[in-house]
Amino acid sequence: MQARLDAQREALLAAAVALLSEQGYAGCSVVGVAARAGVSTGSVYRYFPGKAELVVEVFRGLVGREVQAVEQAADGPGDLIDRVVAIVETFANRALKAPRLAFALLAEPVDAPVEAERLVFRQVFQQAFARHVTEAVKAGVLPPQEAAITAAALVGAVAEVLVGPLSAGVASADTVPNLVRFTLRALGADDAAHS
Amino acid sequence: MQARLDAQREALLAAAVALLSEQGYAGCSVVGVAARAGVSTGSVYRYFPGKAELVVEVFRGLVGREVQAVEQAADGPGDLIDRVVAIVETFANRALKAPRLAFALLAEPVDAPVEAERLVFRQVFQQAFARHVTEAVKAGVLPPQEAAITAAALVGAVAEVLVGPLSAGVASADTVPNLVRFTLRALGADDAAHS
DNA sequence: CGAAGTACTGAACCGTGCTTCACTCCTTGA
DNA sequence: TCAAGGAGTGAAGCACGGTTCAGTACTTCG
Repeated sequence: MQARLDAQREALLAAAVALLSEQGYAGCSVVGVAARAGVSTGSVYRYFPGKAELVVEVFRGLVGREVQAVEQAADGPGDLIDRVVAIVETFANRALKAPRLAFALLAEPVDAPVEAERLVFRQVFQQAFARHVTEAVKAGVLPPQEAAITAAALVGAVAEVLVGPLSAGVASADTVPNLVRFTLRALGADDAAHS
Repeated sequence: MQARLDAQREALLAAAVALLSEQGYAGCSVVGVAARAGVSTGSVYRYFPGKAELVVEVFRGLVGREVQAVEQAADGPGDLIDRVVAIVETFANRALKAPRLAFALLAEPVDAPVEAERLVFRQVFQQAFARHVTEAVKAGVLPPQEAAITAAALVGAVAEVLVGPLSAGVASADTVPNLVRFTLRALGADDAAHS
C-alpha cells in the first residue's frame, strides 16, 4: 500500500501549506497540521522525523514553485534587461497574489532550521539575478558592476518593498511598476528604453 | 534610593545589550539577563512588566543610537546626493563593526512585540531616506520618482547586502563602496559625479 | 534597640507545543 | 475464520522559558 502511504504524506504537506497560507507559521503546529490533514498527531512521526523536517520540506516545495515561475518568466522573449525586469515583476505579482504565504516565506519569524532554508531561498533568487546581470554586463547593455552585490541588493529591495503591503494587507496598483523603475535605475539601464 | 533603583534598571538593560551583542536574541532570556546583571530573576519584574517590555526598550535604545548616528552623518557637508550616500555608508559601516548586534536588529527571528519594534526601526530609516530623496528630486538633482518606494527599496537593499557578510562573519573590503555605487545608480544619480 | 517596611531572592509554577508510546483497528494471507 | 503484523490513535510525557510569590536580608525611623 505504498500509494496510500504517500497519500497520507502528501495530505500532511498539503495541510501544512494550507495552514501556512492562511495563518502563517503560527498555524503550522504539529497538532494543527495533523488535524487539518485528518490524521492523528502521532502519525506525523511516521512520515517525518520531526516538525522541522516537515516544515522544511514544505518550504522547499513552495520555494521551488516560485523559483520555477521566475525562471520561466526570465526565459521569455525580450532582451537581457527585459529578463531581469520579468524576474522582478513575476516575483512581485505572485507575492501580492498570495500575501500571507509570501510574508511567511520572506519575513515571518521562524526557527533555525527553517531560517536556514529561507537563506537558501534568497540565495537562489540572487543567483538568478546575478546570472542575468553578469550576462548583460558582458554584452555591454549594463554598466560594469559587481553582479553579486547588485543581485543581493535587488532581492532585498524587492522583498522590503513588498513586505510593507504584505503585512499591511493592501498594495497600491503602481507598487510593481515603481519597483520596476527602481530596478532599471539600479541596474544602470536607460529608463527611457524600458518604460 | 531612587539612584540605586535606576542603577539596577540600567544594569539590566546593559546586560541585555551585552548578551544581544554576543549571543543574539537567544542569549537574551530573563534568567540570562538577570544573571549577567548580577540580579535575581525575580527582580527583573520589579523594573519591567515582562520580558517583552525589557527587550523592546533595549531595541529602542539601540535603534535610537543608530538613527542618531545616521542623521548626524546626513547633516554633514556635501550636496543632497552626498547625504543619501552618507546615510548608506554610516549605516553599513556601523553594522559591519558590530555584526552580531546588527544581525539581531536587522534580521534575527524575534517574537511579535520586538518584531513590531523592528518594523518601526526600518520605517524610521525609510523616512530618513525619503526625506532626502524628496528634497533632491524637488531640487532637480534626481529624476522624478516615488520617494517612499525608493526609500523602502534602499533600506531592503542595504540590509540584504549586509546580512550575508553579517551571518557569514566576513565582509569584503569593497562591500560598502559597491553598495554606494548601487545606491547612486538606484537613485538615478550620475555615477561619474560621485565616485 | 526594635519594629516596620522595602529591595531582593530563587525555586516552584504554569502554559505552550513537540514528541512518545501503549493501545486499537484494519488488512492480509493461510 | 482467524491469528499476525503494521497503520493509526491521542492522551500523557517532557523540555523550555517566562512568571510568580513566600521568604530573607537589609535599611530606616521611632
